[in-house]
Amino acid sequence: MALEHLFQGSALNAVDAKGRVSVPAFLRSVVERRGDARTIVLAKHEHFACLSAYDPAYAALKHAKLERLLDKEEAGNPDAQLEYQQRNLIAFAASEEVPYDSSGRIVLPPMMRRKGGIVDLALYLGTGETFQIWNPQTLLDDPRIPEDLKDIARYRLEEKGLGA
Amino acid sequence: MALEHLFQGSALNAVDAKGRVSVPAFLRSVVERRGDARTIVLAKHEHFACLSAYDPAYAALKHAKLERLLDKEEAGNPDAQLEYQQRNLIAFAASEEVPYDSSGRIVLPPMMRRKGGIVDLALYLGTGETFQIWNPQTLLDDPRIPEDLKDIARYRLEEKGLGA
DNA sequence: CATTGTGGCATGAAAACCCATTGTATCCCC
DNA sequence: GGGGATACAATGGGTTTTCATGCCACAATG
Repeated sequence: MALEHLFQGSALNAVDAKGRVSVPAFLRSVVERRGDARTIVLAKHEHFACLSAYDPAYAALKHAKLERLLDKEEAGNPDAQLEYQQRNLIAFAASEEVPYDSSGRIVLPPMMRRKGGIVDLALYLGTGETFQIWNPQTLLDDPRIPEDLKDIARYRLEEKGLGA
Repeated sequence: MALEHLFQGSALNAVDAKGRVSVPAFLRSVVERRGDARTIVLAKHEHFACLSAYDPAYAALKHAKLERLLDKEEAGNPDAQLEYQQRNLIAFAASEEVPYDSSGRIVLPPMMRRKGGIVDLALYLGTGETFQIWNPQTLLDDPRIPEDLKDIARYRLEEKGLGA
């Protein structure tokens, strides 16, 4: 695995009336260093009520990873094949690749916008190999999220004069 | 693990009105020998009221470590996946990568400045794989800090004519 | 012809960059 | 060993560039 460039840091950006958002420059730079695409892949996060995002190069890696998992489990588990198909469907059918324009903006596809519960604010969180996009309020309401992280969300809101 | 070059030593530098601080040259040289980046990663320290800092290469190591932990625990523990997500968020979302300029200065991101309680003085302490950045007064006030270490802080303060 | 989605431009704020100055430690030569 | 010169480190200020975002114009669609 071992990707050289990792996504890290956080930012809060506005979603405009048309559903457009700027992807923070420090995340874009990682995307572009990992491959030469100016595109990101969006998917519903497996565990959280947010979106998972990454670059096309990582999508390929993820596919390889799933295949390896299949090989490993196939022997012992008769349902392995089915599980693999399901995971693969989730990973690829339920994801969308969106380009960002010259000023770094993407259009959030309506389906993704709904799946991620994203309304007018997009909280970006780097997680190493990928990054996440949250409705900040959803993050604050999730009991599984560590308090330290919620502090970051609160700080980013304050910073924009949206202290609640 | 075993990084060849270790962070060691201490220094006290001033934070200017723009929030800029020089990273001591002896720490920068370790960063540059570990990788070819001229950036450091800042995060709130897990246990102390200070900042933890390291180079991007160390961040990558940290990530690999978390992944291996996941692979090992995945079988037995159903919460392993969630814990992995949480740790990853803390490790990457709650950190910021900042470049230093040709004269070796970084700008402390406002959020980090607040989390580390850093006002106008930054006390650097090498701790081997990483180093720490303290508000010197905060260190002197922390009862968990050994007296020998506080002596170093006091010495650095005196040195700058800030004996208190 | 109205409406909706896209792409390009303009603006204000913030961050990165460059240059200059000071202080301090080091080296060399006398 | 002393004194001066030199190199490097730390800091201060000013200027340019980049970023996020609002706005408008055009194209595609129904």
